[in-house]
Amino acid sequence: METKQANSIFEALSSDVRLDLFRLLVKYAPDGLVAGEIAKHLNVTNTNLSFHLKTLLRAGLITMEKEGRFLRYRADIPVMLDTIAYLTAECCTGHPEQNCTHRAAISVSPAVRPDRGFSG
Amino acid sequence: METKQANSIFEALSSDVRLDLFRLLVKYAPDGLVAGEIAKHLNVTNTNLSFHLKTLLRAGLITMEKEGRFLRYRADIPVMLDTIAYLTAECCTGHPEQNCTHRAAISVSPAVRPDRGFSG
DNA sequence: TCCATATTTCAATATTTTTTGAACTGTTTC
DNA sequence: GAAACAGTTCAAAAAATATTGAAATATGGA
Repeated sequence: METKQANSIFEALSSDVRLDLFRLLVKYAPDGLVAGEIAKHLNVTNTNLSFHLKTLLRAGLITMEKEGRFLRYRADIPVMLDTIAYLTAECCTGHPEQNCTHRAAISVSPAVRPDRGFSG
Repeated sequence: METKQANSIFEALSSDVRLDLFRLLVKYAPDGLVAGEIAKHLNVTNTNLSFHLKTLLRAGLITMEKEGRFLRYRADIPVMLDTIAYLTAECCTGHPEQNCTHRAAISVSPAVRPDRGFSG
């Protein structure tokens, strides 16, 4: 994952509304929710929800699909996993002579995302 | 991990300077770096570095230790792991009848943090 | 004690992000 | 095709965050 993308993802998760929103979509993965359902869960106006959805969408953390007159949103779990990998990838590599006791703590399983390269 | 803390952590990671800064400290874990060393790695003024260090410190993502006239900063790896667990904990639980193909992808190993409770 | 070093705090400014209400687009139903 | 519905876009105001330079604190060494 590129620095720029990781940055925009953490920026996207930096608002309380959007963190709640993203976690809601993670919870309702893999089917996701339509905008109206999301609005019922979170206490925000439609306009504001739309703004935050767009922010998450631009960051690439969620996807959108048209469904009649509804719009369905889903968390992009592989992107989330890549972001976690980005954060943890270089753990303790600053001192190559020491070995890192954290390295094994996070494993991003290749089985889930066979089509992507892993940095961990 | 509480919602409020997770929120402040993602807010802390939402600036490009702070994301670079935190990843630098993850890289130089577990020894960390003193402020002056950090300044050499990142291209920011002392004042600004201080501001961003304080933000990460308040969020609990890094720790600070006095060392003579230096201040040593370290990434708090367990807090980072808790945050990752917070983000991923409820994955796919919205549909209990379906089983979650992502659940196994992230494992936060208890061996690394025997003194804390795990939400994952 | 005086000076240099390491780093922080303060106050002002600049920039970015969030929120709001009103108006708009597209879809379904009658 | 008109009405109702789902959701978005727009523009303005409000709020939060980042950056800067100058001044302050605190340590270590001559």
